Amino acid sequence: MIWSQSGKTREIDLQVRTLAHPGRSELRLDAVLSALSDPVRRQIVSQLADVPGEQACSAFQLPVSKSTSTHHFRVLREAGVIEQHYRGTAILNSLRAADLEAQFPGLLRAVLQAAIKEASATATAARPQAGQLNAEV
Amino acid sequence: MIWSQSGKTREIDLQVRTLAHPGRSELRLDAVLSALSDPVRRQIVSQLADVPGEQACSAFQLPVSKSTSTHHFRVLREAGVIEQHYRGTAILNSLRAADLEAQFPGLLRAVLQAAIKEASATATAARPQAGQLNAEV
DNA sequence: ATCATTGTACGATAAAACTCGTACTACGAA
DNA sequence: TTCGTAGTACGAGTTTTATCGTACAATGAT
Repeated sequence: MIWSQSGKTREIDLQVRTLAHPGRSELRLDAVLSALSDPVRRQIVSQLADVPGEQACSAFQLPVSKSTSTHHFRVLREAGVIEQHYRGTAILNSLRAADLEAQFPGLLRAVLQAAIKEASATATAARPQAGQLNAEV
Repeated sequence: MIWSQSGKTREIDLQVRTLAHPGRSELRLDAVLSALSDPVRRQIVSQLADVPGEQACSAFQLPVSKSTSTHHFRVLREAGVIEQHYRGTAILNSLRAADLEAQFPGLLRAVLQAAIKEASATATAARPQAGQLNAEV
């Protein structure tokens, strides 16, 4: 199918850009654990668990460059930890909590809780109290 | 202290060889997850969970060389996942299930169950039924 | 049309991880 | 004392990973 626009013909590169995701049954423990062993990626996952709703990549204050962020989001997506889809120029991210729970029961919750614990242990006496695990697992 | 033996004096290199372990409160999520993301190491951990009692390194049929095995056991020990101590020329290994449970509740169990699930999914129709998680967590 | 915003693609680099073989140490047994 | 067993130390090779900067593409707003 060809779309004519202002005198020039264009292929349907107008179609929505899609991103590949592994199916629920294709999740690999190897990939998931590797994905979760990086602190930057755990920060992403923790924020996705804490804040309800989808969040754009730009909503994350990561301690790395933009291209490195892209890399980490891709690793999470290809491992099946997060779901990504375009909305305009932005990409909305969400946790695949249900899929993870189906394949690896208790894993995500355990990691999230452990991350909270370490975070509060590291930032000792910074704030009174915080982080109660808000994930909809 | 000097020990005299058959005419020659020797320093107390006779003292039991010790291996360094992180304390319970020193366990790092980063290190634990990294340790558990390698399939060879998960095989070790799974066997330690399945078989009761301590097991020597030589009791494991790993798909790597002897020196590589040493490497993997050390990674697990330094991450605090296993405890190792000498007994004669052998090293006895055991899971630090209680310490892991104290620091990262539910994590070890979730990983072990996930490993069992993947193993049975991979070796489909090999044996009728097996692997019910025998860890004393 | 032009422009700003979001994020990717593509190298490049540096560090970490997994692997091995060989030589070695420590211990127990013969 | 000699020997075999269990595991380590060390150096090296290969692969993966994390990181960055720059150039680019896609979209929505002006």
